[in-house]
Amino acid sequence: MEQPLPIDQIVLGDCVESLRRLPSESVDLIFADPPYNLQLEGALTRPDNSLVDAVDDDWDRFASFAEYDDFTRAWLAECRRVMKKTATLFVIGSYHNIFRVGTAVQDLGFWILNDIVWRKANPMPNFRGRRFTNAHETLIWAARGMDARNYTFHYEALKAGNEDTQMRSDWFLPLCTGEERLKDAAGRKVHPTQKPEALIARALIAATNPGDVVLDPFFGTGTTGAVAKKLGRRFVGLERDPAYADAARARIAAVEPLDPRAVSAAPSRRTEPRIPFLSLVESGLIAAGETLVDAHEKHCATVRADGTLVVGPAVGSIHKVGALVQGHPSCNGWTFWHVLRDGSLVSIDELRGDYRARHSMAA
Amino acid sequence: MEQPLPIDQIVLGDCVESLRRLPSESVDLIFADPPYNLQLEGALTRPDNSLVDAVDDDWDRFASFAEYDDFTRAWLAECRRVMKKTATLFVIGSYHNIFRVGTAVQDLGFWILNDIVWRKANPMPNFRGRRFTNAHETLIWAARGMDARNYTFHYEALKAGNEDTQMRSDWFLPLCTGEERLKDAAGRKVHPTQKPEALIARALIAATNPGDVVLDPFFGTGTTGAVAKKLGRRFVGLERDPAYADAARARIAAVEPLDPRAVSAAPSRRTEPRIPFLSLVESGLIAAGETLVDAHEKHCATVRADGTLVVGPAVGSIHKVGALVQGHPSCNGWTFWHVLRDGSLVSIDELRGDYRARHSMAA
DNA sequence: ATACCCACTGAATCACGAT
DNA sequence: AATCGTGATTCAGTGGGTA
Repeated sequence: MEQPLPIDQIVLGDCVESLRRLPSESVDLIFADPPYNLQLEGALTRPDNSLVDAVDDDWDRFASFAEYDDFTRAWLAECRRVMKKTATLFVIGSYHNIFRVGTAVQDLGFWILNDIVWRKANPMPNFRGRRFTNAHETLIWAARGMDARNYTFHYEALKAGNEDTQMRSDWFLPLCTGEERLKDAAGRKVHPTQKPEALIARALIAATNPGDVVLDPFFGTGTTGAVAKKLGRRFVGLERDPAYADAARARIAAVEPLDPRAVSAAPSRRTEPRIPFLSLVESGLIAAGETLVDAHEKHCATVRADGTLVVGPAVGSIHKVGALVQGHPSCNGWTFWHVLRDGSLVSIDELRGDYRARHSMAA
Repeated sequence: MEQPLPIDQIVLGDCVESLRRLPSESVDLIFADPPYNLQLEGALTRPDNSLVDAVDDDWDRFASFAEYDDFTRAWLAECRRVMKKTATLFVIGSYHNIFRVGTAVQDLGFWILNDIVWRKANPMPNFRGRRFTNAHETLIWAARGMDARNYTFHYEALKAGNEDTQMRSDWFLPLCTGEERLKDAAGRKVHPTQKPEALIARALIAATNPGDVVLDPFFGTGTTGAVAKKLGRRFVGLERDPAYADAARARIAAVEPLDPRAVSAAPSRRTEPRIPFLSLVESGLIAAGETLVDAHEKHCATVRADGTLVVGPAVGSIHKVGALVQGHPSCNGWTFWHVLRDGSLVSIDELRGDYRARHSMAA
């Protein structure tokens, strides 16, 4: 029944059935752009203008929503099974369906990390002037469960690309138009809801590493596959419509991957190898017996030969002693403590950098 | 059982019970700010070790999603009964609860007109660097039913106050801080989740006429009442906590109604939008993998897909890497770095100008 | 008066690997 | 599975005090 992952391929057929054939805990990210349920829209716009019994009306509506909810729960449950413990899920939708999707996400045990707003630079105006311009769509970003805490998230890379401030939950991006929009020979758009590559690229950059497998259960014309290939990720696409799948295949074949140096995971403090403070003492970058001070020279401590610090009667790690002298529950000793070098204060974190550079340790 | 509307009064007691005593089809707008069911576990500290003052009030604790859903359906059903046929409903929430609220809104037969995003000018950062900054909340705006087409909406006024362009579904507003935030004698905030008046004002300007009755079933410290009075509308407030109700009463008493001629759409606040370098890469103005150089072509760096630069082993923002290659403590990457265009060097600041011009973004 | 510095704050589902 | 030690992590804004 279960088959190996069809890497960089498009699987034709019903999305839920195809998902059932994928192995458990095998993909690193899911990007899903599910249908808005046209059947539901049909049911709700049924010509019944006379003000009939409201209860009947409600029941009819609820029955239609129930069908959409069943479908949503089916594909989301299979997605969750297929996700690695470190994987996350993106789902995009609008107010027509996103509330039902979000409820299902929570009910199935996913743990929502953020909802993200795609603010459209060039939305379709509201022609009749009866509503606000519908200028955004919503993405839900969720981990597999409440206890799935070590998901991939390139916080530092996103921050560095965003004026050195945290990436927010509202993303301003243009619609998919112009060159990027797939057109058929007659100039008609191939898919009605093609998403911009930039949107999916930001999701992939945030939550995957190069080589990771990205599953898109509603592949359409393959935007997720095209972005994955460009960014050095792999993909698995599920699609029901052979015409969309053909268009996607041709599109992805034409994609040129970026240079690996442009897409590799940037080093972060979290991913760099740990250096024991003792190593700095052993290497002579810091001398046993030397005095450490904080940046304001309010507190000081003495370095012992075993890599611990001493203040009065207290002995402990750079972190423990840093916390102690400040009266805090915790402290990052690397950034708190400094030494005097050439008349000015240098943080021991900088010396740790020197040590790393000197030994150029493989991570 | 049913009583006349308690106009411009605060009704003490359980929200659902109080709603049951209000007459059917009697109010013109409902603004609801229900508990979010945050599900917070441990304490959270900032990087400086200070404690985040979290919402840990009893009123926000629910045993399960099912219990929260029951509560949500109960108050929403009564709200729908109380609404005039021309009335609309605003509900505000975050990703913790808004999907469940939206599902209930749809199941009860409301007709969603828009979801609206309140983009916070000054949100609380993500202190652990494990998620995107949670920088927005969501409002659902709904009519009583799909057939309720003649609801109040001041399209023209909003457009006139918005640089003569349609008001979008994303609203950029600061948090409620400073003078506006209610404090007790000891200087502590009276209510943990007081909303900015500007947010509710925009909703009331959009969807009510002067003299209309605005019902707020979770009145708290009465922001809705204060805004209604200021804008020449009337209010009905339901509140469980007598201390909140007292604060609200005093607050509203101090409000001076605006001159009737001034009760129109408020102009929106505008600021120069900050452009992330990533946006230039995403938009294609600069290509991932492209080389940046300084004006004297002494230094160069490669652009990565995530909007960072790479030089040798170093990866960072345009500013950080610019500083690094020059050996300076800081650098304005926008003016330092250039790209080759048509045989001559163009600063990326110029490209940023092109981007701004192209998108003329609403802040 | 003005400028600068520091402390404080906001609806928050906020670490992770070794043992 | 649970515990423990290391050590990673913040933005826009208000307001008070000091130079």
